[in-house]
Amino acid sequence: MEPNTKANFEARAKVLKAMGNATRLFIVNELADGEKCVCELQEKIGSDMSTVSKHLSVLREAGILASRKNGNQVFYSLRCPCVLQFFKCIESVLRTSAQDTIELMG
Amino acid sequence: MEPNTKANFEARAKVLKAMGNATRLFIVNELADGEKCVCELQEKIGSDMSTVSKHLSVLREAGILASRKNGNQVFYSLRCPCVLQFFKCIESVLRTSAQDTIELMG
DNA sequence: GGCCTATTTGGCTATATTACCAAATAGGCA
DNA sequence: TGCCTATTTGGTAATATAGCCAAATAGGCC
Repeated sequence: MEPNTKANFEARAKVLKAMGNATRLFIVNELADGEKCVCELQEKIGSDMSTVSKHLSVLREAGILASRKNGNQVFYSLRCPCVLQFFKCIESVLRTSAQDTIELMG
Repeated sequence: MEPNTKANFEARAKVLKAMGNATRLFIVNELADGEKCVCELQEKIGSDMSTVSKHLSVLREAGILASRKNGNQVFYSLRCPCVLQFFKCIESVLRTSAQDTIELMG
């Protein structure tokens, strides 16, 4: 693979990699209907606040989230809501896998 | 996060995680116009054949690729071409990031 | 300033990932 | 059978990730 091509795919992969984690994908899904602050997300996720904060950093670094400070709270939101469309395709990948498994058994 | 919810997001994250690697994303892109055998992909990627084979396993395990044996060759193909639509959204994430960087400088 | 709350950062450990090499497996053919 | 090619599997080392705790930072308010 050419260095240039490799760099291009690495940049693109970074976005998918950021979403390729259960907690981070949950966060993306939570932000579907608007921004939320770290403490709201932390409460739903149930991990340490520092863990949630680090996940949010990964998503922001990947360009998926934007952050906005208000008082001593930080609100995160989706920067490109098109990422929500990924869910539909992922469902069909999972569904197809499940279907194949059933056919193997039958 | 409830155990059930967590398991659901883990299953979905697995698909994205599989694509969240430059080499594997390259493979997905290469298969956009039809199946290819391992050696064809290996030649374009340039890594060890065993490395390519393992990447293909990851993609197949995630449900993204199907494999078909023909003689002593194995052909891989996209099982749900909808994953190709991810690229467009990723472009817009990257474009938005780049735009923000420019605005910060200006 | 001092205190409280929200968030981030640093340090650490356990686990996972990626790459290569070497060896094993499987198919085709003499 | 033996050999060649294509692919997978096992082993190993370097690096990356995810979680927690403790400490640092930053804003609001007395």
